[in-house]
Amino acid sequence: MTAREPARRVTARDVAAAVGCSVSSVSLVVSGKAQGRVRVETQEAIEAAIARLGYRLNTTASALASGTSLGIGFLSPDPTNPFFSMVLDGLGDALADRYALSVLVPTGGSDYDRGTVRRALAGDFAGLLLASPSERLLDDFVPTCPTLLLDAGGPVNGLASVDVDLREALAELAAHLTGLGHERIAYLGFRRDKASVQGRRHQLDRALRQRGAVLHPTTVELTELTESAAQTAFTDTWPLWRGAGVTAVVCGDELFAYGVLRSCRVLGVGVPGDLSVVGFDNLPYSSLIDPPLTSVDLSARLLGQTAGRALLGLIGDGAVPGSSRVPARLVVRGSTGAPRRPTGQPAAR
Amino acid sequence: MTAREPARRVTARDVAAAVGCSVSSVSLVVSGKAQGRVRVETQEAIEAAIARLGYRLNTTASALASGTSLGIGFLSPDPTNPFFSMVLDGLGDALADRYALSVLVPTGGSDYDRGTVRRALAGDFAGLLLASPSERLLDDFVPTCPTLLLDAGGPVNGLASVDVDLREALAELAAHLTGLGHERIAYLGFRRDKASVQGRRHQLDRALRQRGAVLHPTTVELTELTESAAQTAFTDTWPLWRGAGVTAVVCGDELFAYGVLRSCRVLGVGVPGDLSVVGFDNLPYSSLIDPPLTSVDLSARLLGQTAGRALLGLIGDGAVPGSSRVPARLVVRGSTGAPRRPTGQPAAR
DNA sequence: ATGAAAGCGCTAACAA
DNA sequence: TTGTTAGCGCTTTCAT
Repeated sequence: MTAREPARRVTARDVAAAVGCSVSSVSLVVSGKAQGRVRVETQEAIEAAIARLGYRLNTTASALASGTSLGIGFLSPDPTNPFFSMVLDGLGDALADRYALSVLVPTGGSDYDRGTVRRALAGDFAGLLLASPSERLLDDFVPTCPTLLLDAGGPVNGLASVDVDLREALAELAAHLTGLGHERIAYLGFRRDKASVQGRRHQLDRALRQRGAVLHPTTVELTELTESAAQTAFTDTWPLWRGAGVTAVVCGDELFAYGVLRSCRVLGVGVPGDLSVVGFDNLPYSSLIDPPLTSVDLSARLLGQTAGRALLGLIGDGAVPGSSRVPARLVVRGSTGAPRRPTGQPAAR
Repeated sequence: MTAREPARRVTARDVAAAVGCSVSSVSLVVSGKAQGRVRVETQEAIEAAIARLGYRLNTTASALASGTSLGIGFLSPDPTNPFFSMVLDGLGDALADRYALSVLVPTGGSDYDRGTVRRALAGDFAGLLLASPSERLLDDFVPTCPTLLLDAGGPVNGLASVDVDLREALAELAAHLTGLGHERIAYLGFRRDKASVQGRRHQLDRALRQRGAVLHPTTVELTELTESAAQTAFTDTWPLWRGAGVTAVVCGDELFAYGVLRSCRVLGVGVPGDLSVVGFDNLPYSSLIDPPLTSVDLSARLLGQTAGRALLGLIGDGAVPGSSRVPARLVVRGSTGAPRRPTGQPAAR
């Protein structure tokens, strides 16, 4: 009567013993490097034994011996935010079959900080992706593995980055709004020491100026990325903006736009008759709310895919892919239209 | 002139050499087991050297030597779906400080299959979480590490599970609808060989029967989890349902409810006057759409937290926590109300 | 074509 | 309290 051991996992040595070959041969077969180095018959015998014994490569040991890791770390301010979910999805598309995607969830708080990054650095990843990092975080960041920035507003500290190219979309937006007869436009954004976030307002401002419109100097900057914060802020600020002849408001985040729309409903402000509203992200829900939201689509999934490929390059040959840009595009929906009381020329329609 | 080597990573041996102690002591200090086994002065010297040299534990080697893994695998049909994002977030809450959360992205396709699971099993995880698995998948699933099911409709194959308890919420829903005067209610759901999904309709049916209402026999079952599929299906089926006196429709997924609402808008069906609409999930956007959606909140985040703790237990002491249930709760909003033409007693209000 | 052997960096007995 | 030692399972020379 043999004592049943607690199901020891099958190792390459077991396979080798069963076949009557060495572990080296097993290793070669498993890693697909057997071509011309292991006799075909031996290969077949090994493969048969693997199937029969139920052998699975111990990835930990493999990683240690070969000095290569198998994980990619993904850091984002909020895994719950659809934008980052979609980036993650695209990322998985590009590299999930070769690497394990580790999502680092920020420990308490609305954004990830040095502590979270430290945890990530302890993870021995093959590569690291920092999504929408704050500038302050990057200041003293020292990479310990190929690291790529996403939506950081451009390369920082010599780290490659993948970003959204807003130029065309914002030019389109400016043309769209001014074409409808809007001349005074307000901005309600996110207060963050992030170049990517600040860039939105600046680039919009420039695009508008080129078309003779102007961004109202009173820009609301929220510190909390929620719909209700935006609703409150808009309710407070709207009298000022209305008094200044503002007929359109652009929101630096889609959630803010939702809040503004709700506030409009409560205040009885007609959208788009009294006010046109524009968001940033084009979440899947923006076509469902009422009125459907005009939005700048940040191409989150494509962004993730692009980042995945770039990271693959970084890890593979260490070739720094510089920084790539994925174009955003404007999606026009019912929340924008001609202002009811155009200040300049009368609106068509 | 010394040749600059390519920045070899600092190892425990380097630290030991710098301090003049053995690697064992370093290991003990790093793993926090030095209490009473290493002299305090030595500990301090080691810590100083670690900081000075920038030593970081090689988690791969550590895992190999100690035989413990550091990763938790998370499998979900669609990482983009807010429900699973929120589950993941809760999961991270419970165990991100001790484990690395690996998200396995399904390779092409709307749900994860054996191939994805195989990849997961190759990952040498300390634990595995399968969210909303299909039954067919579980049929021949052989766990290789502590595995927990989430939203599987109960334990399967001896695997522990964490589930949503719908009973109370559905009883409330039945009371809510019948109380408003609804007697004929339709169901539009997701076709999946998943107990958790099928259970929704069955339990609702039972709850309604207890209150004298009835689920219309024509149940629409979609195979695609999108808003537009629901819109099309509802547009096709509404004449039939209306003819049968249906005054409320319950949707097995929130996205479906969005599609139904849109269809109603197009068809000119008044919500909730002509038709009350109910969803499942209570996504954050459901309070923003028009009219705001009444929904059964599945407590996704709490579900994730509960699962995280259960998995911790499974990994830790191997104690199978059986299966736990997290109660859902009904959130009533504007999309439900008294039917305009009550078939039975006249509705109040 | 094949296998013996030397690590990868760490942990955990065990000896001192 | 400390150091020595033997692995963990695999990869990778390097002989044969």
